[in-house]
Amino acid sequence: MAEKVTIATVARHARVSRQTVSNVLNTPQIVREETRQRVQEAIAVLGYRVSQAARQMRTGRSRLIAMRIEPTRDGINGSVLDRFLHGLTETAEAAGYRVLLYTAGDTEREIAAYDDLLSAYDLDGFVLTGTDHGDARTTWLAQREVAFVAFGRPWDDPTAHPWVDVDGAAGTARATEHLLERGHRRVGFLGWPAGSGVGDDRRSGWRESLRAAEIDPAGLDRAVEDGIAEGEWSMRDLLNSGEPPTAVVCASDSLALGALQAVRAMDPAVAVVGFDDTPVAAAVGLTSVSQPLGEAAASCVDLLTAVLDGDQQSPEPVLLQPSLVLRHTA
Amino acid sequence: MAEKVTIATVARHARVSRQTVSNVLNTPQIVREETRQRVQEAIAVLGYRVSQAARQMRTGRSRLIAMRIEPTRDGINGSVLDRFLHGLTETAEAAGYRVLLYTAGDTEREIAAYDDLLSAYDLDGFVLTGTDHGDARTTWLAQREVAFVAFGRPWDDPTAHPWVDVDGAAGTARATEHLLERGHRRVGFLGWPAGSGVGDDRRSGWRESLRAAEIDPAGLDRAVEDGIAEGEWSMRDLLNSGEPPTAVVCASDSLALGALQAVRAMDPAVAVVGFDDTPVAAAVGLTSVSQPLGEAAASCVDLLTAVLDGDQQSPEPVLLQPSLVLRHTA
DNA sequence: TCCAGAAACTTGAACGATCCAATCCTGCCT
DNA sequence: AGGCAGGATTGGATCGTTCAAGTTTCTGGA
Repeated sequence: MAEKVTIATVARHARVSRQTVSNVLNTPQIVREETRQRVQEAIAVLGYRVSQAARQMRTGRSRLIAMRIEPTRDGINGSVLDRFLHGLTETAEAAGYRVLLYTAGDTEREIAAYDDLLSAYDLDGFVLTGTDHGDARTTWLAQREVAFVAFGRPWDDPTAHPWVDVDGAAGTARATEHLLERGHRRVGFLGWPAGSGVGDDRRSGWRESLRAAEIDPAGLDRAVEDGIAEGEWSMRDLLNSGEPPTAVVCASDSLALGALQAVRAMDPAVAVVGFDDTPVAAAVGLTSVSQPLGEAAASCVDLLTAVLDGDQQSPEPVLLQPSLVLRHTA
Repeated sequence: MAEKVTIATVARHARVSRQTVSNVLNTPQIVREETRQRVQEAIAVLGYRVSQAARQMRTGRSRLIAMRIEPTRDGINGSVLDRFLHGLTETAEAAGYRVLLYTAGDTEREIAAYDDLLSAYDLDGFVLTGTDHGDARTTWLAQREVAFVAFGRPWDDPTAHPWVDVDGAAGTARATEHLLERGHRRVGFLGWPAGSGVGDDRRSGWRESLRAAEIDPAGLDRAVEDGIAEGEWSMRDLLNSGEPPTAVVCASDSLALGALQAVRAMDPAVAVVGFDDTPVAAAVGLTSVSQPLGEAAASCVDLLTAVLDGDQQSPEPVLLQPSLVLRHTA
């Protein structure tokens, strides 16, 4: 077994000092071309890799970013974050960063996890997902001047921190307009109770589209917790109401799936559109609003590296447009 | 902002030396109880966390394990590894390890990634997924004496390295027996082409169960690549054959989903069982074989920590039993 | 030819924890 | 009372890198 290759080994091999090797790696422009090449060659020949631990100790930076992974819940909505994670890992790798995972039961423990990750692993930055009104996490991180990007808007103040998000209102608007174009007039909406940023945003897209078409949205929507069962019974309720809708836009694929079951049992002509374009939607032929998750992840890496490289303290937020994937149900 | 808390800060605060603090952390049994408490208190008061970078530099261990994350493919089968990853992160955290992600296009690049992760981040161990015959990765890792566990058997030699797996044959056997008990005789099988360890294993469970019931499996199975479309046309083919099956066991939920479409179009009475119990199966009411993924992940962490702590070079492999989740389709 | 000034390169110190070897206690025995 | 064994504690060296400051080499102009 060959002994460990350090910067000193490379230096000896290329007949220069440690610092010159370090310069070749970090500030190549100040090294003479000829020397640079000799060092690069030695690095290649010896198979040298910079020790992150040693570098980290001196610079305090680890080239590691962290993302929280949620306990396996639903399985339907969970897939959204999983797909985002895949994209994040790939893009981060291309930018020279690795992704470290952590779990946390609640916000308090999540903050404890930050503390741990920062002091033990010298984490460079965090990618938060699913921000909400008055998010304690962002406040904590901002106070300590820790770099982070949120996938999800700061609903209270758009300039609070760097963020990337998908325009949910535009998504439901697109879905609603599509249904209006198909001749539907009474387009319903199945969403979550008021108070969540994401939920309110998605509902507003539907509401405004109806208003623009001079249709009164009153009585056409329901607010329930997320879930297939909830989707089913609230859709049944909607279909049993005085003026039942002929189509419905849902805030999630779970709700849409439930709605679909109600529709199949009561009135198969009613159109259904879901949100998130999960694998389940693809499998059952559900028309759904698709978020550009890969792009969102890439933008997150972009913003985070911008902050980390000190280019800018608060880079421009990114708001991406979703698209409507047409299948059988609408 | 308070200055950084190091082991020296703690030592000063507890009026002991750095070494004593280190002993409290690493070999508490050699420190007098009273002293130990004083040090622990100082650690708590100051909010001290050991710097992994510094520790790693001296000891060469990082308390980091890595798992590969695949590019987003199917969405149906991808969810299996995602669920496994969730479990892995949680259990690893409980054992004091963190999970680092990496991607790799092919086996060659995966090995390059090992090299990089090992020398740059001093990774402690790897969790491999989806092993196959003559896996180049396991050979490479074993040669360099890198700790690793595979989620998936080494199909050539069961003692080649530590592994955790789910008994696929037992899963398909259970599904087949269930169908036989329900009165089915001609139970078909939709699987992958011969040559993959997992695929052959799952097929064998079905075949042996039929043989045990003195039914000739000949002509009752098909071998196709994984996918919904493939499942559909091969099921159609099976239903059009001389003696069509009255029930079918599939090697994956994708195949089962395709089969279900064929069945609905041609003969709704035919029962279908999938494999993996993905969210899609749950959503469409597909009976499916469920792998205990959380348990599998926990076992992986157990085996890996056993190797890392030097307890044993090659701990006993773990073979877990899947269960059948009954829904509408069978 | 000589020297200023820039460019290129080298040397010493530091990051924070752990390991090693040496020293200090404490209690106990002679 | 003195000596000694044993465990608890201490200081110094070390891991591999980067920063800060120092030294050499090169370049060009008077």
